Amino acid sequence: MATPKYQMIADEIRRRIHMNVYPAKSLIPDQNTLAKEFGVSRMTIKKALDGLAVEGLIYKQSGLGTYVLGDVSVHASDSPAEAFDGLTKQEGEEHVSSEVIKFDVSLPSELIQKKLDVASDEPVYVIDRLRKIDGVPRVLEHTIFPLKLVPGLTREILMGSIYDYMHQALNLKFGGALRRINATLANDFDVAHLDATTGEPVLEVEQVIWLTTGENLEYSTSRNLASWRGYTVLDINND
Amino acid sequence: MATPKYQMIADEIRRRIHMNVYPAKSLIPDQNTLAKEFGVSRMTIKKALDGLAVEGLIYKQSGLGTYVLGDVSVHASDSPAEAFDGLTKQEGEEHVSSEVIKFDVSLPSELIQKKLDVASDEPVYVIDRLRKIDGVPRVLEHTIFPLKLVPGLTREILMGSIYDYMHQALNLKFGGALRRINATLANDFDVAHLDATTGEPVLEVEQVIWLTTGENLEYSTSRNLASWRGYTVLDINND
DNA sequence: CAGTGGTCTAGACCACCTA
DNA sequence: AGGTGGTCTAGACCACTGC
Repeated sequence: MATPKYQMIADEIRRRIHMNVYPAKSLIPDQNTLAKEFGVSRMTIKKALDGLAVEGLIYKQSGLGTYVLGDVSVHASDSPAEAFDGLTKQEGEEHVSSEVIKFDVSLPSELIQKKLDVASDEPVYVIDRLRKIDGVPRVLEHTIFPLKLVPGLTREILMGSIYDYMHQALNLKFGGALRRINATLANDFDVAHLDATTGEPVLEVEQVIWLTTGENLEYSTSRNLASWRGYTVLDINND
Repeated sequence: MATPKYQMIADEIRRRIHMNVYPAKSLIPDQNTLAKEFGVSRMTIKKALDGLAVEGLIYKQSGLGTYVLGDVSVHASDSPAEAFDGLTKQEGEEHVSSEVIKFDVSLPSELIQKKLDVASDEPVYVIDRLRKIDGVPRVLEHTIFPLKLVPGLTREILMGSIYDYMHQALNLKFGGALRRINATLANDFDVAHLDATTGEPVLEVEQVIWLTTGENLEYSTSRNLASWRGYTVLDINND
């Protein structure tokens, strides 16, 4: 069984919604009918529909049926940023380049000890990178990793995608992230590297990323010129 | 059956994690053992664990077992904002008051027609409110609803919680929201009402909220003094 | 190899909605 | 009352992991 049945069924129903076989704001066939059509038990149909409901594509109501809500793109032309692919994946590898401003190993400050939950004698990488899109400076990233979680980091890797290195070479899996978004003003560092103007608004994203093991992998702050970049969040209500 | 078994089991396991009966970074008993303990089938245990995995509390790996990741609070002291409860729920009713700056009915601009997917002859409410926490101006909200979705709106309701009115009096259910967060500078309107200083950073949240029926209910922008408020996002990786 | 979680079934009962 | 989705079972087979 390459891909699970419920996944294939979900894909097919998603396709039908996009193709308007199941038009928006209409009811799709009930679970028993779908179970017969796909030659599968009702539980499997339900699991497929559950996934589509989490995506916000349909809404199920007991006693009534299953509505098509339509695509998220119905609600906005803008699609949300991918959560765990860095800039490189979002913009395409060929567009992104990185300038390494700082690449140090040090002992963690108290703030970092708290954010990453590491001991005071546990060395960490401290990295400042300027990320450019098509050669234009766009994002200033200040990143801290525990050294033991990211062994063998080099300047060469930093010039490309750190996330590719973590996923492919180190086989690390991201468990989740907690992000805080703030509005700030451009500081001297932004002016020097981002081509910002003093007093210009800057969107700052502060985040902690942890692994599926529960260990904290990264604490970082990234600064984006507001005129270029916002932060988009899609929120589906599940009650 | 008041609450489903899987829900009660999930609550119990969550309690055990908080109580350190299942300590962080350890394995919890396997699904068959739990099924026997709770006198329930394994599918039910799995559904309970699935829920906890979505919350980011545990991580399951086929062939290995189920790890405790610990609480999200392990990763940050700050908890994310509640998605669909307005300010009133977040801060507590007794702390929030609202000043209605504008309360109009008009025909939608082209932007609004597009954002709310309403016809040009479909009247909408246009509302500006200044929200105060403990009497201090904190948030400027500019909100637009289609009139037909929110009948009977009055100034009195606007002074309290619109969301309570929608949920309780109108029985509307939120399907989801798409939000975009931007960094901007305080404008004259902010200076006049928010006690902002010109040139101060302002966090702007622009959002579309839709109902479980797929209809768009609200388009709004809210402006927060950055010094007071950020926006927090929790992101659990599900692959 | 034994043990884990992932998937799937066929059928059952329930709560909810519309009529 | 009849139909909907929600829950639950007892058992089966699979893929993956570690020993």
